[in-house]
Amino acid sequence: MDFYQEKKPVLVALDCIIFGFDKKELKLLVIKRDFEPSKGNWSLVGGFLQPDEDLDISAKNLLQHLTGLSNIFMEQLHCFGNVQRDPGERVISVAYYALIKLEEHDQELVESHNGKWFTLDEMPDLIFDHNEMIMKALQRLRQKARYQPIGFELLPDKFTIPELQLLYEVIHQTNFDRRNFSKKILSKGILKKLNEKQKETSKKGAFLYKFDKKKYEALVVKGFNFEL
Amino acid sequence: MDFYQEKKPVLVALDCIIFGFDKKELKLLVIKRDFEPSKGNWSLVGGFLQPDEDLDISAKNLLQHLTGLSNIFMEQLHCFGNVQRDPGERVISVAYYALIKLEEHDQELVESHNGKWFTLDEMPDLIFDHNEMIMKALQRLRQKARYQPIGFELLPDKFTIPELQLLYEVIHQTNFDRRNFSKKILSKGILKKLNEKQKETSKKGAFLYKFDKKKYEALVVKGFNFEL
DNA sequence: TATATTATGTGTCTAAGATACACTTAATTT
DNA sequence: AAATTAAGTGTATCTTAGACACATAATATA
Repeated sequence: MDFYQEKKPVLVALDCIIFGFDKKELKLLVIKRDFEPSKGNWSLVGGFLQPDEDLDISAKNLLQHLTGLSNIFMEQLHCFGNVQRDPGERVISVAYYALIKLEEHDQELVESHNGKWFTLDEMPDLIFDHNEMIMKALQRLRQKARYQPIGFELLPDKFTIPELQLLYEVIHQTNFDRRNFSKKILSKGILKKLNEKQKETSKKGAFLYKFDKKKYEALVVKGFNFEL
Repeated sequence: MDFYQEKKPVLVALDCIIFGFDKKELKLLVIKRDFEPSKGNWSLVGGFLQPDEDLDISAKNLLQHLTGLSNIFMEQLHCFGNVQRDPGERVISVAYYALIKLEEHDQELVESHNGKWFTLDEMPDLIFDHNEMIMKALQRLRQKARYQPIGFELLPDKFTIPELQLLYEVIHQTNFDRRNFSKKILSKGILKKLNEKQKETSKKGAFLYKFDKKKYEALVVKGFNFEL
């Protein structure tokens, strides 16, 4: 059964770019690396592919291990494979990015792993090609947010239209007209209006909405394309 | 220097989905596999990552080896990593897709490697998860063609508007109105009209154009977005 | 108690772009 | 000389994006 006898295996790492939104800014989770090489430096959450684990499963496990979350939006980003990317030895890394709802994750667990959330501005230098990974993930997030309703993955289950708008403004680094934004997003017919109001941010309070995933998926089948 | 001593390396394969356009249909290049397992079955062009080669370089070399082409559009598609995807042993595969100009590639070289071009309809069953890879590459091509001028990678340097339209119709499996299509594509200002006519397909003949890459890139810098 | 303040919610007008559609032109075939 | 075929171009209409203004709910302030 040794079909590929003469081929040389290499180490396969997994790295994960984890996005969160704290109602004001986009944040990324990084950790202080606790093993050599580059021990003590900031790094993406990472690990190694186990020979008996599917790649995607391995990535999910990695994330669950750090945040306590399962069932989150997670997608493969890119496989980084330059020869010298890891000074330790030849390691290629398959990077994933995840969008999580900040209020649902296990803060203590994160802290116990020396994890910390940074905004892009505050982000320290990371090891190896991890800065590059973040840049690529950001591009992907921006691109993807334009034609798929992934913004909701970063918000609580219940959110207001102004909150949603702010998120998209932060992602795309721009400003939208309030009236046009709500008109557009509501016209898609993929939001369920609730009878509750969120009163934390304004005197008047804003109505809460939920993303109607089933309705969205039904529309997609009919050829609907989300586009912001 | 043995930092990752306890980690287990795995084999990393490379597979390439190669698209071509023969003035009528979209085609894909596959080969008859000449080694076990699954020897004699149809497969994507593939190989193994060499420990001393960058991943991207390795993929380019693979393609050049088979088609004789360098300097072609090639992008990483996805890393496929299910445990049982290769019955031989644990092998993860980084898939790339390439868009090539059919008339420029080395036909004899391809044939000497048992390569053959198939349309999607005629495509035989491929080994392992290669069918899945093709499906994913197709999705990517369709998605990408919508907002980036990659169609030109599949056409000769000189092409006519009707040819370009047909290509996009084939990619998107739809029909466009001739007048609206040419109006739209010409309005982008990224095509150079030549003083020659292509007379093979019609009595009247159609003017030849070239994709003006420099102009396109200059426009991109100014915030221009190609969108079909 | 009345008024000011602040963010939310909604309606309209305009301009630009997408789409539908018809005639002319160049060159070959009959 | 007439018919055929694909190419090239113009216009009218409809939809959508974008700019913009006023009304509303609830608290804060005078």
